[in-house]
Amino acid sequence: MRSPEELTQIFRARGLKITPQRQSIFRVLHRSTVHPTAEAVFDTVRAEMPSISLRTVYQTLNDLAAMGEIQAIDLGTGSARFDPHTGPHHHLVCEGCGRVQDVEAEFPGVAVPDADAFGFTVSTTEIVFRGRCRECTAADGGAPVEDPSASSSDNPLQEANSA
Amino acid sequence: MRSPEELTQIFRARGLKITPQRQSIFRVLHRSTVHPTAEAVFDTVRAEMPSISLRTVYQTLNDLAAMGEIQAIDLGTGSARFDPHTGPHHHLVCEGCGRVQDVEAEFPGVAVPDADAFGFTVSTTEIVFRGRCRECTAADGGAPVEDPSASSSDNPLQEANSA
DNA sequence: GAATAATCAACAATCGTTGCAGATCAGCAA
DNA sequence: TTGCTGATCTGCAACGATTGTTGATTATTC
Repeated sequence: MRSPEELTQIFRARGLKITPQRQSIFRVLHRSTVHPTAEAVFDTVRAEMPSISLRTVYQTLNDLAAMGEIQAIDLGTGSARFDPHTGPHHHLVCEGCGRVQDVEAEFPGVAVPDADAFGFTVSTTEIVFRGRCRECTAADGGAPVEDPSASSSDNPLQEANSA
Repeated sequence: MRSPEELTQIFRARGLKITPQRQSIFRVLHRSTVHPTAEAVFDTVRAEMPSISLRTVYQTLNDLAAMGEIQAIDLGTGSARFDPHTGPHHHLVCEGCGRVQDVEAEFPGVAVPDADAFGFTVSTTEIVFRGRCRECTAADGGAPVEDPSASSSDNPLQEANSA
């Protein structure tokens, strides 16, 4: 993830205007250690700019994704998530709380056995590991985690665990 | 995918009634070589039973998914798809037309490097290969494929290619 | 044949996301 | 500094996929 300053330069270079809304979104993304949803970004930005609209957040996130600065990912958790990490990597998804974590490893052996026979041209390979994070596993002992939006953290942009 | 007869037995064993609607859906799923959306199943069933409602199709698909006879998958193509193949396998997704194909291979080397360190318990590993199918690659030469719902086949349950 | 599950129809509602129209503002030139 | 102008922002309406509801009707099963 580039710094807010770098993103500002990139926007400027493209003739896009630098608005406080955009700068705030840049900062929030830069600080984020998870893969926030648009809603999560919205909530955080709103803390310092109550007038911002969800529409603007979507707009800016889509702009950033279009220019390859972030990556929009759909992991079947209901809403799209925006990944500040644009390099090749994979994901770990908690089925309890919906949290998404990057997996940096590369898996060179993974390829479609008969891609040519299918006439299929593979451009990307995504691996999604699903399971339960530490907190949700712990919670399983007591009350099951039912609401995926219910995180033990108040901050939608930080991990619930402080690791 | 079990045969319509087997599914009928299973439903009966659970005390569920065997209706013409359900049987028709069983047959359609059994015949399907792709991963149909609810809408696609609906369209096909409607050909032989014009009075069926989309609601009933969703209901039955969800019932089947709940009892593990089919698998609901979300591959980011806009709507859920229902996979009659419930064993471990992976997917090939065409970014042009949205078609989904099974990949039977197993990849034993694929595991999260530090799952334990994360405190993460991995239950499933899904690999999604994205790219373009033969038809969409061919179409790329001429007019780009813009509408994911526009398949070259009239039958939403069969592959566009006759392989 | 009775009991009751399943279906249908017609909506309304949900959720994430996008389209639109009008108000506002960033950036530039004078 | 001021004024201009198109880019941007906002608020709301609308979308598509899916689910809930309700009441009437149908049909499976015993």
